[in-house]
Amino acid sequence: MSRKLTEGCIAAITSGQTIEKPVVQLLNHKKISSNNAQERYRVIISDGIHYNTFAMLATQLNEKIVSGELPDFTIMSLDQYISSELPNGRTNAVRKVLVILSLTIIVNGREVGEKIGDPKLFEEGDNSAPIPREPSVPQPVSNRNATMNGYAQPAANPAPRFGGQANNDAPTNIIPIVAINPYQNRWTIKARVVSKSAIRTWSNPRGEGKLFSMDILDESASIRATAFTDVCDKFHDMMELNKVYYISRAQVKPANKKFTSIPHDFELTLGRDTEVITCVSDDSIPQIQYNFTPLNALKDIAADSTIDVIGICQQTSDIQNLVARTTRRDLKKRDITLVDSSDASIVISLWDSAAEQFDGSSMPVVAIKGGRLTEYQGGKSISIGNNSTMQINPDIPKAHQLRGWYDSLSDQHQFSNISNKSGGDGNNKVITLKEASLQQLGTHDKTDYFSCEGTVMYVPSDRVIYLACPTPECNKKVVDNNNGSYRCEKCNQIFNNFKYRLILRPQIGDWTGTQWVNMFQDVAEQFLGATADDIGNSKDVYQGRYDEFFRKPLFKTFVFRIAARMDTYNNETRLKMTALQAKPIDFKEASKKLIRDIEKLGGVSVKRT
DNA sequence: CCCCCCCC
Repeated sequence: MSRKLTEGCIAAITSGQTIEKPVVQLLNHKKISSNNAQERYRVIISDGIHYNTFAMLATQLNEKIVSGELPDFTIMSLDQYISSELPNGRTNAVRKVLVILSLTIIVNGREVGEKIGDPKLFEEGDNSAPIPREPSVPQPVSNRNATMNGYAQPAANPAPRFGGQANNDAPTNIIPIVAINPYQNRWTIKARVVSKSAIRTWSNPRGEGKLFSMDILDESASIRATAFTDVCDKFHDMMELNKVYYISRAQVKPANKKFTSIPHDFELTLGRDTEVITCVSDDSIPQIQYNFTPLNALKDIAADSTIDVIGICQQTSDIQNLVARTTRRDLKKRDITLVDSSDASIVISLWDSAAEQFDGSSMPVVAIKGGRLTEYQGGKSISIGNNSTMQINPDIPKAHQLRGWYDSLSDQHQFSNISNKSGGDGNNKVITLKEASLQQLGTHDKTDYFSCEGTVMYVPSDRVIYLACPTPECNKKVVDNNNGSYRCEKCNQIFNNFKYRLILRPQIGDWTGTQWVNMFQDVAEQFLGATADDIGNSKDVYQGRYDEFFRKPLFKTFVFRIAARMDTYNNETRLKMTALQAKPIDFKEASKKLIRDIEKLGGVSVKRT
């Protein structure tokens, strides 16, 4: 590997020239600590002739220092950087800053092990530097503005790339968001809105008003932008999630890290003078960046974490009205249930306007960024607050993949509900039927899962087969028109055929009580050890063979995995339990457990035999 | 200039 540096590039860049990927050596780095600020690294770089003291790493490169990937003496090319002059407010002096946005390591510093050449401190007005020998195209720039290298310019903007006059139609002087600072005037950023809050009002001793805030990003960094009372409505109407805008003349102020996870030292306040122009050609600006966690992994993640998830909205509750306990504020809440291919389901709580606007009727893909993981009675769920973003059917590969997965799934597919303590997984906690009843499982407008151990008391042998819609994923009972045609209400279609499906409604019992449950095709087949064909399909109700099949499971001990939910049928609402699994278990083991359960109750003496 | 993020 060549250890040759681009001699003279520091002087050239500082004087405003654009040098393509200059090769420099890192001599030193230092963490800049300031209160409330994201950590940043100042670096000393050398081109072999000069070293400078005014280079900074963009925060996204911090990791290279932290991980030890970028030790001192490393030879690297600066693939993207921005050189700015920042007027110092107090002294009127001009301060130079070189922000390194991306770099490529050429030789690791541990291999180099020493300073190359004998570089001297670069000073303002030092013109002794030779013309760089690496190819470069010197470019005239305005002295007061930033120069950039390797930084994507707006495709729709053939206007002057750097400097130039302010012009509404062709925004100029585009700087990367990472370079935003309070000392620089006349900048424009080109940024995508990746999160947008609802309008919120506040009232405190210092006053009252309303505001909304957005997270916006370009390829260099993210930053938060807020609009207050007088311009709140205007910008809230104007700026749409996921669109790209040129933004200039916003106020820059220090970001309070207490309230945002965005790694930028500053944030923007949009005011009366702020100019926002919609950008049509926006391919260079990244989309919302998600870092999805599979739903089943959430049960092992600490409550209060901020997470991104994606799933199919399988269930949507009605809106609940409630009152916040501390603030007495009226709240509207809607719970939706997401499922994903990790075979888990989780409840997501939407609030107020998000709850009102949500339409889950088409079982859409829902992507959530910045959801807050909460824990309640041992289960995990996600709350969508003002700092969260929700996208419905986003046009991203993961969403299309999920859609395909879900649409080819059997409607008997089991998900473990991680929002419910007794959900967890296939080995979820076994409770008694009485406990299930005391916990009112299934009565809260969502599916509750639990397992219990018991025996089968009785299996009614009538209506064990029904005529189902022939559509592969629709198992709805069809209406027999008695003329060779069958109507499916769900598909709203008339067919000339149907398929037979098993449905059993056994009564199960344990030592605390009994319960009727439904068993559909797959579970029923497993349970009986027989198919609909074996039993004898008949369009006219079931005709017999009770002993052969239905006696088999009687009084054997099973572990039942059950979904309980409220169901309305013929205007009657009742608890409906569906057996999702009926697995025979060893009677002796079950008995021992039963004895332990009874002993736990206390006061009951059980004689062991 | 906000900075709460709720409930069972």
